[in-house]
Amino acid sequence: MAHPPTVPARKRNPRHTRDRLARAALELFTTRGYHETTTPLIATRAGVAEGTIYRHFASKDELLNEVYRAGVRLFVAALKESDARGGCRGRLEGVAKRWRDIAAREPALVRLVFSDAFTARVDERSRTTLRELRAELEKLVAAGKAAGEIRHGAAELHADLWLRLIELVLDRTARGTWKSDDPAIAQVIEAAWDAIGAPTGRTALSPGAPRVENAT
Amino acid sequence: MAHPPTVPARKRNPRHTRDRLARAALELFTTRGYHETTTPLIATRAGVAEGTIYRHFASKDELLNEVYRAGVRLFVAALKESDARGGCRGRLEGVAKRWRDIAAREPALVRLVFSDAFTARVDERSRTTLRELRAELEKLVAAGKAAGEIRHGAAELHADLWLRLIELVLDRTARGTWKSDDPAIAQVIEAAWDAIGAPTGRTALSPGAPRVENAT
Amino acid sequence: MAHPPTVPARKRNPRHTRDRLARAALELFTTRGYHETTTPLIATRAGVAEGTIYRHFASKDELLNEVYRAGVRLFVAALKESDARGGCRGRLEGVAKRWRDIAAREPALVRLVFSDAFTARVDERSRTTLRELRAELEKLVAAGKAAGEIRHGAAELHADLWLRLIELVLDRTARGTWKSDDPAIAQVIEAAWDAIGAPTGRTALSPGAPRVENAT
Amino acid sequence: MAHPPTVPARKRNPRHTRDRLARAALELFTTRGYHETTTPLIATRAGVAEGTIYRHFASKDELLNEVYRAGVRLFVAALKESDARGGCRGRLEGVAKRWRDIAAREPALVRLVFSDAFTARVDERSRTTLRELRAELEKLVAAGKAAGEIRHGAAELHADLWLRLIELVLDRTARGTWKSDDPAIAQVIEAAWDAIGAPTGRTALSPGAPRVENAT
DNA sequence: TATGAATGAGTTTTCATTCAT
DNA sequence: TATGAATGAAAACTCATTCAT
Repeated sequence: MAHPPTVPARKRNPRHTRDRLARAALELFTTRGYHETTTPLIATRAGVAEGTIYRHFASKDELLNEVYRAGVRLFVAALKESDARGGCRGRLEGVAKRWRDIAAREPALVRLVFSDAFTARVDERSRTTLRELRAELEKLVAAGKAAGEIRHGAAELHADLWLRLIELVLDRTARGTWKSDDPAIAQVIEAAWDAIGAPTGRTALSPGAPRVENAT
Repeated sequence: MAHPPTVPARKRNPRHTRDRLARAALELFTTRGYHETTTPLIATRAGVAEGTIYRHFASKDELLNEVYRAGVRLFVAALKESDARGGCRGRLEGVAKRWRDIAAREPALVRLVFSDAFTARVDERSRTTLRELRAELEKLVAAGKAAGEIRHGAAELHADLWLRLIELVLDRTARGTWKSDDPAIAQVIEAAWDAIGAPTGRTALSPGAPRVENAT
Repeated sequence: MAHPPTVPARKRNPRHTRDRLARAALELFTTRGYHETTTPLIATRAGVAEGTIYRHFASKDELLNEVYRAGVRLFVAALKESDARGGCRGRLEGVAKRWRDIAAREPALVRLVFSDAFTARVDERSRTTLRELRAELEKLVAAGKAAGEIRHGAAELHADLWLRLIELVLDRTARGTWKSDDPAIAQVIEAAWDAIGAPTGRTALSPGAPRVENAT
Repeated sequence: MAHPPTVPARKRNPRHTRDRLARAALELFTTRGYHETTTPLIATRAGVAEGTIYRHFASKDELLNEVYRAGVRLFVAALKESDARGGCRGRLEGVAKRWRDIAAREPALVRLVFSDAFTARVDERSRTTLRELRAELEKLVAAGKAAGEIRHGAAELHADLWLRLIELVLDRTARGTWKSDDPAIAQVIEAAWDAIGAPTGRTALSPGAPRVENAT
């Protein structure tokens, strides 16, 4: 699935080779697992010789980490792009949708970045990069909390809860189970907010009103 | 030509040895991962010779699967014990607490049963056992939905959402981050309910009506 | 965690290495037996590392089979070369001599191809190749039978009988007990014919006459 | 095939246990090969525990050798029983028939005693026992030669030739391909004689006459 | 005498990594 | 920069043998 376009042959752009290797590795790691992905397999899928891997990556492990960090950075970037205007809820929703778009475009990335299997395998530097993702999200949630939009409790915890539910959206999108406009997506995004949002409108007797506009 | 053992037999223990092996394997698999857990390592931890593993388990893979299924069964049992009386919310809360107790007692089981890394590695039979867990949970949620306690949307989705958040409790408990009486636990359990409970049901006695308009 | 080779690559040789492995294996299999021939032993004899075996043969078993089939093919080729002119007796004698030459050149091949130990171990494909040898020989005998040179009875049986006696020639030649010109060879070849040739044909038209004096 | 009669249980006659082990081993060695026959397998087939093997035989290797020698002795006995009266031809024929009877009764013995695989595996003592078989046969042939019945050439060679052909009878009988009265048996016995007998009767113009009655 | 759990050396096989070309 | 044959440590697994019971 998703083999990069086959290039005629010979005298390849070196950058190109590196990319082909990274893509092949990403695809294989996330479908077969790290150990089940052998270096001969990566090389074959990338259309290069086994030894060529080591011209571009110090080791198989380093290859995983580079692909991993690149993946995390993509999600972080989407997170940072989040429009500073708008309430916490709106911003989170925006993030969720951007992420969902990434998941639709690069399903393998979701399996790589949001899988405990890889998070556990990855080196300290990669873990730091991942922590950045978490930190950025917590910042967003903390701001919402300061604004009274988030319920009481640690911002980190709320970030965790929200993330766990949004991961469901990413997973189903990556798997192709849910298309971009599947109503379940909005449902989960709403549920994620319900799990962390301040109970204002909900405790009152007029439950849904302010949120109707939010729907979709 | 042959290879007589340098050191002969040693102990005596029928079920004991098997248990030691299972425990050692569980611990190692969940802390180091499947491939990083070598058979010599398991044997050493269990205090037996490497070959002894194979008197009790057909293969390393089978060892994983047996430990895995035993773990799943424990969670399923706790789920089935759930008091049939009481509303869906109460029953889910009961399940969450029983699971948290298991997590406190056997932290490794959480890492084994609720980790995609192992769920992906495990054989068909084990997967069937896991499906039972999911089915049981969905049954509970579906009943709640029929009673109007759960918001609209597929029961499976709600089961998923709830489970994802409760997994956070299990994870933190297994890690020892949260003790049994940590207030965060109740907070997450509440958040999990907020993510799937019918909105009105929480404020009033009349459950779902006003939220119909919310749909999509 | 991984296991980088302590000592790196070494030589350069495409077909050469494969041949060395095949020869070493042939020699060892036929002198020590299949199980007594370990892969480290084969590698050492071939002057390569153990892992190198698996770059050229899928498994130890496959190595045996490839060597085996190559051996059988050599004997089949000699059989097919058999001059179509001349009576059955002459042709059989020609085959026996060609085979004896092979046995002199490659003694190990005799032990490999004409040994029930290997015939039993070998895979279906190899067995088919061996059946070709038998079929070819039977064809030759059947032709002789049609020409009235072979005594009554199934051609397959006669082929079997002849082969069993010729195997003695091959075995003694392979062992070095009999040199190429040892009179025993002609004696066995004659005996083999006597065991299957039509009784009258020998008294008639000269062929047998000079041999009368040979008696005792 | 041919499992010895199942004995109820408990407190077995020790001699009996030893026999059961020997029989199980014989059967397994000859059908699966030495290495493919594991000690647990032998024990299971004999209906005893693994350790029990070592109460009766020093090692697996010793077990093989004891079974082997017992087998050889059986054939030697049949050879020695050979009626001293009668010509060499008659005596050889008698031996062949006695052996054929053994082959019919104990097919596994043929595969054990007349297989190069086992002959190569067996220890020096067993080889000596086998040499006795050969020596006895050579004695018989040498006597025939002295009487002018056997053609010129070394008696050992003639013994070898005759044996090789008779092995075919034993093999086919052991396999069940030929029943005791199969005409092929007489045919092979005749062929075996033709391969070594002095060419007297055959050079004459009256080839088959006296031998017709021999046929069966 | 019989048992069978335990042993560990030894087996085949894998695979990330190197380096001469 | 690219190649791919070669490497060898380490993996999972086997099995003849021992000995406490």
